Amino acid sequence: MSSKQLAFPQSQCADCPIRHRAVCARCETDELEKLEAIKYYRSYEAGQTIIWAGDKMDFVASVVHGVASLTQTMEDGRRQMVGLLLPSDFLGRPNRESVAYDVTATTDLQLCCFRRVPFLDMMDDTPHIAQRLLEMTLDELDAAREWMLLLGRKTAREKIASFLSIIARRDATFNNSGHGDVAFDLPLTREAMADYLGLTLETVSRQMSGLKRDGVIRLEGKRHIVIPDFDLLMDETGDDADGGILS
Amino acid sequence: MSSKQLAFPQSQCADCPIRHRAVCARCETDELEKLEAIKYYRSYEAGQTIIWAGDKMDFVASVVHGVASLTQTMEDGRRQMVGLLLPSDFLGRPNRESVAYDVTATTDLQLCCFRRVPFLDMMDDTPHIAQRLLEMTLDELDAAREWMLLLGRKTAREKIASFLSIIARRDATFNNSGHGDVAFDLPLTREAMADYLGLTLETVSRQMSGLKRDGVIRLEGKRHIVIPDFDLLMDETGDDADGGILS
DNA sequence: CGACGTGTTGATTCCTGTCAATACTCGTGG
DNA sequence: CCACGAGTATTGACAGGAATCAACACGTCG
Repeated sequence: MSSKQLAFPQSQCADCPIRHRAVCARCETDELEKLEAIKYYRSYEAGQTIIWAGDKMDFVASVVHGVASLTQTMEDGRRQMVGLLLPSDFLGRPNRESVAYDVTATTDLQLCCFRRVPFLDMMDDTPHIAQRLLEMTLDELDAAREWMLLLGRKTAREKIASFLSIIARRDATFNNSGHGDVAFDLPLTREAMADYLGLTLETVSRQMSGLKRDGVIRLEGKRHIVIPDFDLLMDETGDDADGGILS
Repeated sequence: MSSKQLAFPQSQCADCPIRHRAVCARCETDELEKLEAIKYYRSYEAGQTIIWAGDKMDFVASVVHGVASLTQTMEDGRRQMVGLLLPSDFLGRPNRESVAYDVTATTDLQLCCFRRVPFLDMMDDTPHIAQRLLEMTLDELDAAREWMLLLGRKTAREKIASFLSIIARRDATFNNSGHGDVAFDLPLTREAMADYLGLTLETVSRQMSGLKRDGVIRLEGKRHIVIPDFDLLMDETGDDADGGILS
């Protein structure tokens, strides 16, 4: 583990890439100034653990760059990812001292942090923050429920296709080309994908090969995915049509 | 489907069985009066569908008596329960017009309802409601994440044991005997349990028989469960010890 | 009584997990 | 420069757990 320097820019809120999607999205300029005054940045390398389950967590944060994951581990080592935090997602529970899951930096990661107690105080004063946090939490709950359907009822192939479509969609909201091939880099190893999907990494690998063989995806290198026809991928997810933002 | 009369009592908020656990838990007496003014009760028989996925939902509600479930259905009929609402749980998204899941009365059910828009207005005026709703939503998110571990990584036997311990625990918070055998009625059919656990009803039945054969549970009739030794059941859940409120 | 809903149990299939071998990439160090 | 090892990924052989298909038991209600 080389200790390279992580060089993420540290922007002012007004220039922040997640300004309009994160927990601060609804804040007016005066509210934003108050947040600006108490925020601070932290960076982590891919693979680093941010906090262990049960540890005290004295801050909350927004993901600015990169991907973080929440995982639960059973005694015998079985692991299940229970949260995948992409840029603008919120990390932490304002009124809980400790966390219930391991939090890991899946890629190089930059967080915009707030000490927990000052943030809690701000929530009382600035309803826009609490409102936005409620909205985001409800969205996460909806996402968790989609995820439960995936884990409980979908086949391995459907799980992979669903996962790819989720990543493609979330990616598209930031990097919106609009038409033509959809292409993106996987932010997860095969093992992390397995943890996300409730599979083994061998099954993930096999199903990826299967989708490639059938022309649903193209693999350029191990991580770069090209989707020649998004509808074709959607057909493999098991979801009913037109559930998509894309397409 | 007989149209028997459901005779749930309609209490004043002060006497309400869920007064201190529901979304109104933090309300002061004056805030409670405002809620009291706009609340109304609805009752449903076991099996009735309350709303279909995609339908417009013009109210939000607290479960007062009984059990409701949220389920997602795939085109080919595969179903996954994604929410199990017990007394005091909250139903609906204040700032969403429609619901994403089928909502069904699993047992005879009484809801304490509020029309959505007036409730939304009240949330702005009474921070205690919004605060409590955020807290409850975060708790639900935690529960959903436990559930994801169950769906993704547990064996059929562990799923059943986990489910029984969850029901026993939630039941105990209302009907707290404190010691001796833990006993309760299952609020779900075998099929609904299967939908909850991501199994088939046959597997549910087999595993129930297995736990009975091994003395972990006793079955009195089809629905009444007696747990002679709660620790024995916990050993079967796959969770690490001391995660429990009971024990 | 017969129909229906609910639940149990058996026989068989098959999808995914397990165990194992191999390939590829990237640093490190001789 | 190449050998070596660690980390990541692919593929094969095989086993096992849960799904599927099917028969049957029990209680309730018309």
